[in-house]
Amino acid sequence: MNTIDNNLEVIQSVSDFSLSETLECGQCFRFYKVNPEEYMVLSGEKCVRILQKQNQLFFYGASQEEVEFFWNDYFDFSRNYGELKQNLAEKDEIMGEAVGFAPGIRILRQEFFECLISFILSQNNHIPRIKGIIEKISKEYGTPLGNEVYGFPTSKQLLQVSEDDFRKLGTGFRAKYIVDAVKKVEEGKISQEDLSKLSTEGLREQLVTIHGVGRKIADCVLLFSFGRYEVFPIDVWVKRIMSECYFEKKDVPIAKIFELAEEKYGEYAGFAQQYLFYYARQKGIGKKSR
DNA sequence: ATCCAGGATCTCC
DNA sequence: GGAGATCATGGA
Repeated sequence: MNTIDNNLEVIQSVSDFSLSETLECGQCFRFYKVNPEEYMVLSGEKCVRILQKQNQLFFYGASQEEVEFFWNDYFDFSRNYGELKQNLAEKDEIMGEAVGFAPGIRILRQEFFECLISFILSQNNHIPRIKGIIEKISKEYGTPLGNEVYGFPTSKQLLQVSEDDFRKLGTGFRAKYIVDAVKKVEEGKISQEDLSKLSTEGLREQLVTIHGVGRKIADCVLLFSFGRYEVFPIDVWVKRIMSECYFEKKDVPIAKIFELAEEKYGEYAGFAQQYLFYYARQKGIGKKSR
């Protein structure tokens, strides 16, 4: 139940949630840390400041309606993560450790176009750099939201932006990929509404028609934007931890890992992936020491 | 300074 | 069809 005061503060109680873990676990890129328990969060052209005190969330700068109908959905608050995590943790020891390591992670429901472009930028790139490039693109082409904060540009706002313009913002070789993605979205070849009616396989098939979008990026969009929670994106970190912990060696064929993930985690594979990814990355599992 | 990054594509066989 | 090189950039 929500309450609202004169300062447009919406208060809400939550469980199985950590604002910092959910934001910092690598699934999204548009947030600013005010302090360890307070963040400015952006999604598309929406922005809100959130303070977490234990199981209490304080939203600032968003109406009660926006919190109820947008941010609740964004943070996936209606799902019972207690049950989900217990189910996963019982599968095996590694999964139990990964869930226990960051039990406050929830899978965000991200805005489609922003998610697509963000993960195109993510290829062969570092997370801090990805964030920086996205911020530059937003400042340059996005809608001002006040307080020096900018919305992520719509496909329309990026339609006239050239490959060279994107390169100037540090996108490197990914510039042409973004141009193609923008073009396909604006032409209606890639439409969120049409795609959402497709099966996961059919949807993936459409996403990879974008130049520069392969299986991994498509899977991230499927999981983080379309809510296809059975999808298991495999990046270098997930490959490392799966190879090391489940196969006890380095170079396991990706197909084998997909097979195991589906068999073991099934409809929860996407959640499993995020706990594993964050755990592996923070612990440096599989990374060769220097 | 050198390495590497939430990969995908191109090129060769 | 599978392995290997290549791609831009800058944070670590």
